[in-house]
Amino acid sequence: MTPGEEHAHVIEVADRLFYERGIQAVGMAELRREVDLPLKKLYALFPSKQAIVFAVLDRRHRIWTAGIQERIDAAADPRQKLLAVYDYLSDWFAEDSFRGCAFINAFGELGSQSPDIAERTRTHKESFQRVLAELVAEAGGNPALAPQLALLAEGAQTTAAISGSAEPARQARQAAEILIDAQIQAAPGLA
Amino acid sequence: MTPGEEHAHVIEVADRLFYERGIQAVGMAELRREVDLPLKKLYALFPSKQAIVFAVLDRRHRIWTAGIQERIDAAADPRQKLLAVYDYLSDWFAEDSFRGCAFINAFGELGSQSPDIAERTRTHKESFQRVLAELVAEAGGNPALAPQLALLAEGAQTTAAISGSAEPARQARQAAEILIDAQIQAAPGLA
DNA sequence: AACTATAGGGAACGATCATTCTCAAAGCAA
DNA sequence: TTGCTTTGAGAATGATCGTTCCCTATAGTT
Repeated sequence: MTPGEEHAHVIEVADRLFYERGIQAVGMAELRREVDLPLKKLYALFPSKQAIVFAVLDRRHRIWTAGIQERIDAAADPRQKLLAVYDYLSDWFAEDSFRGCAFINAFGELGSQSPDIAERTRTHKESFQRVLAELVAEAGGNPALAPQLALLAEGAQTTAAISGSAEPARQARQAAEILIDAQIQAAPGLA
Repeated sequence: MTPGEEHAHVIEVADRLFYERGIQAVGMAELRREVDLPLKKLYALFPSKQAIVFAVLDRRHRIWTAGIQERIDAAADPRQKLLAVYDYLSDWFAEDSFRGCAFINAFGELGSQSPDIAERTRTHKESFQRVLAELVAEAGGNPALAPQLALLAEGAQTTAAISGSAEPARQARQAAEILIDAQIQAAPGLA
């Protein structure tokens, strides 16, 4: 295993543990055990637990952004692209390991203690808002639509996490259809 | 101060501390200092920190439920009652102390460790869903509307907490108006 | 006034945390 | 083989946590 692979492996394992049980609930000793590296090597790869947390969040952001963009790219027209967001959520919520948005969880757990985590959470959510805003603009919709659609997505994430059901994704999608159709002129060629 | 007043005072102070900084970040020694009671008396009033956490959440639930019901009761017709929910959120978000939904925060911090906290969070959110469902039923609306409106409210809470803005309440309200008008027949006497 | 029960105040306990240190084993150059 | 550097594995450190315990001082009763 090259140092680069070890680095990536630590981040993957830490992500799983932090996401399953919370950041504070996972100690460095346990992480060390799960990655099967000496504590010394762990601290050679990362200067602190906080650095691992940041790396985990950054990776989550990249995976989320890429995954949602993939779904958007696969959709045919602007309306379908917007709705594809909720299909992505639906698949995500159905995963056994789903336990809510890692950023919201981290923010609730440590946001008030760590300005860095709060800022990363803000950045992550703003980036999602920007994606929606661009899609709404491409669709020629009311700019107010984008934050509305974001609220549905955020609400679906917390509600799915708390209820343990994937249903909120479908509810959000239905609501999104209504909001879209009310605030976007019919797509060209579909009237 | 009677024992009952002490009891209530501890819960109020603990609520403020837990909400501001997170549950795990507040130690019993600090709580003791803030309530100005000997540790011994604290443990005479509550058997454990966990018991204080539960009491805090239960009080939050009662206050939230009463506050939102008050707004609903003050509204004229079913449509206005549904929208009153978002006005309540707007006022809440504008408070300096606002830091998101205490249940969502507690769930993110300890939900995976403590089934009791997870269950209280579920119960709290289900009760909100029931309130909306009844209002939608009274308004003769599509039953699917209630969970949609709940998603907007939940999304607004997390988005307001993360962004530090009260704007999400207004965005949620506007979206709610569209969803309501699309899924409820016009109120009698207003056509 | 003397004895008893209670309550205050905080030290002590045992556990756990992130981080650092020790030290022996192993790899490697000569 | 000998000496040197790097590594593995986990014990030590110092801090903090929730909870319990001890001791003193006070209040109440006769």
